[in-house]
Amino acid sequence: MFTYAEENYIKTIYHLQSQSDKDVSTNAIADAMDTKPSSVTDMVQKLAEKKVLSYRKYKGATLTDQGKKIAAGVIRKHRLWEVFLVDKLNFHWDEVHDIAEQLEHIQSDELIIRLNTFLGNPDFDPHGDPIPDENGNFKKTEKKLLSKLNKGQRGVCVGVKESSPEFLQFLDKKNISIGTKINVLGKEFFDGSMVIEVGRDQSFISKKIAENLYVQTN
Amino acid sequence: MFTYAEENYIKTIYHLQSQSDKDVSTNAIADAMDTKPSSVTDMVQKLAEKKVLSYRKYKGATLTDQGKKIAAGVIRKHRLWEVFLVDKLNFHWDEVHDIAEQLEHIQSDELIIRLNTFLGNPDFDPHGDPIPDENGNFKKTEKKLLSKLNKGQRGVCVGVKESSPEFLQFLDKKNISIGTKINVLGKEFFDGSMVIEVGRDQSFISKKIAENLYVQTN
DNA sequence: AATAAAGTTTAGTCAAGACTAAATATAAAA
DNA sequence: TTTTATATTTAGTCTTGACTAAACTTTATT
Repeated sequence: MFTYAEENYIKTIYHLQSQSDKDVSTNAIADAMDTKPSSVTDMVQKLAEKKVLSYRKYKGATLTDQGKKIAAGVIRKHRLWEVFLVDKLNFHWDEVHDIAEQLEHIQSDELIIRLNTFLGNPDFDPHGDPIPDENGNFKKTEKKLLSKLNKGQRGVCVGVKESSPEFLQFLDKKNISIGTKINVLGKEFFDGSMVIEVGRDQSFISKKIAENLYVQTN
Repeated sequence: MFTYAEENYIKTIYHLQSQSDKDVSTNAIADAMDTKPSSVTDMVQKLAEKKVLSYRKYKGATLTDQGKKIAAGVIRKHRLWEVFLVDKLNFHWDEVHDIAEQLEHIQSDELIIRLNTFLGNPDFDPHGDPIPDENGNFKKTEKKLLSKLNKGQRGVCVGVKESSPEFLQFLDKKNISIGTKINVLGKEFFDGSMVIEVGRDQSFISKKIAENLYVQTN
């Protein structure tokens, strides 16, 4: 078993490494966890001994397969609890993170099995992030154009088709960037324009915009 | 705020002091928490500084009003989570204690408010123990031990004094659970054993069993 | 290539919460 | 009431996970 602190490190490293693919640096971890680099070094060395990650001095860390599995388990718990909080307790999706951060460390396999069933085997959390399965596998999803989505569908912005400064500046103004979650509130059949939810804001976007934005559903 | 460990001490002391009314001894706490007396002394002194309890060397500890309120809060959380586990996740009443032991430390007032509503404002946990309200007040109930009943008296099972899995499983075997109607068909003066009617069945139960089962008569 | 800057690690501390062993206080027994 | 047993506390140690300050590596700059 792993401690609360260890689980948090593993989870953070997982997220960081899935963002860039390179070895995760000490400073990046320290930043993400709001702690000091020296503390990170200590913990990373300990986790390396436990075979959770591989680590070379000054070079950074990468999770082993075992480490990834542990991370996926914690993320699974986190996201299932978020679904519970939103679907069952009627929390708003921006209120659940801190509570799920605590709940994700509750130790009981049976609890998670039953919670999952109770929630109806959800595939995504309230933010649209995928919930890994019991074996730690994330459902692979391919990106598609935002314009392909219909009313009610959600997606995460994963790229742009056109990358002109004008377009990117437009996206900035709308607070859309890589990783931004988009919820299609409405779609006009006639001209392909959409009303989307980005964070707390709603935006009207034209078909042309929607045809230049890649999103990942599922 | 109080740490996980502090909350556990406070809760344990609360339970011990509600059992005997006298100052709670260091050894009693150590026993109940499966720890060493010296560790208890340390913690009790720390909690005394925090005004959670009053403590005199070699004399024992008693919770202050503030301490009792904290204890009630933890107990409230514990019991609400037990209701959740049994009512919503279909756990059996002898499986929920360890999980609730973890969940009771989750920090979020709003969570508990919503959980309570979600569960329909329950007054009792799956073992029949009362759930204190938001202000830490326990609802008083006139339950008595089954062993106090005499031949011919009837009662409804409302709780258990001991809630070990072994005892709960024994009760299951006898088809006794919260809400079960019990009719005392006979009582042996000599050893306190009883013959009771449960549904259509008759059971013979020893004094020890009868002394760990709460019933409500009326 | 030499030096400065940034990033990382090491060494030494600290607090929480546990422990052991020894000292001390209270309770029970002679 | 003295002695013995039991309960409790103190002193000192350990582990976890954090920290600071100093040393050391790597990367960037001139």
